[in-house]
Amino acid sequence: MRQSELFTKTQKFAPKDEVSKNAQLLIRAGFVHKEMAGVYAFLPLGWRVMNKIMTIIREEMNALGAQELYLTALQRKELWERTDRWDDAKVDVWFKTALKNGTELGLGFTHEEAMTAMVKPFVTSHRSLPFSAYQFQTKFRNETRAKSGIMRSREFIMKDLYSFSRDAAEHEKFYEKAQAAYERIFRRVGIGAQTYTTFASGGTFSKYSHEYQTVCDAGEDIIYVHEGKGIAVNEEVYTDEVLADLGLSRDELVQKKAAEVGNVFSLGTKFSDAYDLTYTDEQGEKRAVVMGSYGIGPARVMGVVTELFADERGLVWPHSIAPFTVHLINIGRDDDAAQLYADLTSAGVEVLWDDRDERPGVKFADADLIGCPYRVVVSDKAAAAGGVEVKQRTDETPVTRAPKDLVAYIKNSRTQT
RNA sequence: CGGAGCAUAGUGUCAACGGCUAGCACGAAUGGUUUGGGACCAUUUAGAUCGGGUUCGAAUCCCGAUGCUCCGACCA
Repeated sequence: MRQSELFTKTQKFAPKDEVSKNAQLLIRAGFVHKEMAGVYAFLPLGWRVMNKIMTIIREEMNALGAQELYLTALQRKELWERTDRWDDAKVDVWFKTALKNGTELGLGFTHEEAMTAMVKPFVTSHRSLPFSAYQFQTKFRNETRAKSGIMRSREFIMKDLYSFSRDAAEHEKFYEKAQAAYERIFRRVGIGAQTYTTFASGGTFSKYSHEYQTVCDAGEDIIYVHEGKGIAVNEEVYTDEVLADLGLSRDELVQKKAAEVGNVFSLGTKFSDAYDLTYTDEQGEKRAVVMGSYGIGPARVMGVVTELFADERGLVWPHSIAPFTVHLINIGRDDDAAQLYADLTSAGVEVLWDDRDERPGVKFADADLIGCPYRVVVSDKAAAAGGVEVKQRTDETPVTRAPKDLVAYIKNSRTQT
């Protein structure tokens, strides 16, 4: 895309009422717009990043055999009364609204109820199972205190996956596959090294749930990390009993601040019981479906990536989720740049071309702020050196390459995540 | 939800004694000169969160509302 056509502009100063690093940089670079506290809109650059993250998640969900669908944000009161989660005293994050005729509705903060109720007519015999379904859906949570920029919002997209199995063993198998998928997702978006599978409190039906916690100062959770095993324990279950159960001892664990980017839960038959979600097994016996739920917040992933990798000059995107792979800058030589832009684009490389009539310093500063993995400079100086300059965002010095070698160079030179 | 702080152009501002035309920078616009790390000159643009009150006079003092931020509580 030509930067002259991008309607957003970068800003030199961050709004003074934003303190969190992710909000400051994302707003300055034009990735997000703050609508109100805890409610952020995603602008073209930010939405591209979100889509990259969601695509990776989608690929891994599909690889699990999960089927994508789209439930509703508006939900009936009765749906929630079945599980006793309508009462504001029980759930304090509700946003509620009403129809013109007075019928109360809730704006979904999660979708276990809706999903369970929806699948009921489709689940009849053991032949209906197992299956899993997921969605990217806007969740509404009336947080008493929004904070940390896009890390804790009141309206946010969540990928939520729900699994339906015949029994505990079958569920366990899927659960483990889902865990592996989660680990792949966090590796692919570039935060694998900082993200730990973390034991957290389970529910009625399982000893533990698992959270995916990314070590990060902007996080809200305290976890105890075992570096060697690559796992962690959430503060909420950091007891001698749990440690003994997991075969860990306090002296090999390090306390860290972390942000929860995902979680996986075994639900047992809690929701199937509430909705009488049953099937007939091979013996003709009615049995309750065993469920699991699995969430990831793409925006929180984006926030964590920002917090983790940004430097004093601006954002730093991993290749896999960068809004564009190449930020092309030309100093003069418009025709050469146009040709290179066309060549790269037709070779399948995503290019943001700064074709504006700006001084070099402005273009460099913007490229650093926006944080695409590669910066390519077309100029007299580079031409005299025999080509164009290429520099990765995290490198200090550029190299010169012939334009025709660029695509291969980009494919083979990834030192960044 | 408890506590604290803040609120001046699109953005920033530890700019402004209760008093003269609300200053400066960035941005934006026009023209010109520029072109390897946020250029320069000229001209221009645009502002007191809202509602009350005190006062001859309020951006400035008081009260209330609203919004935002931070700390805490909360956080399938």
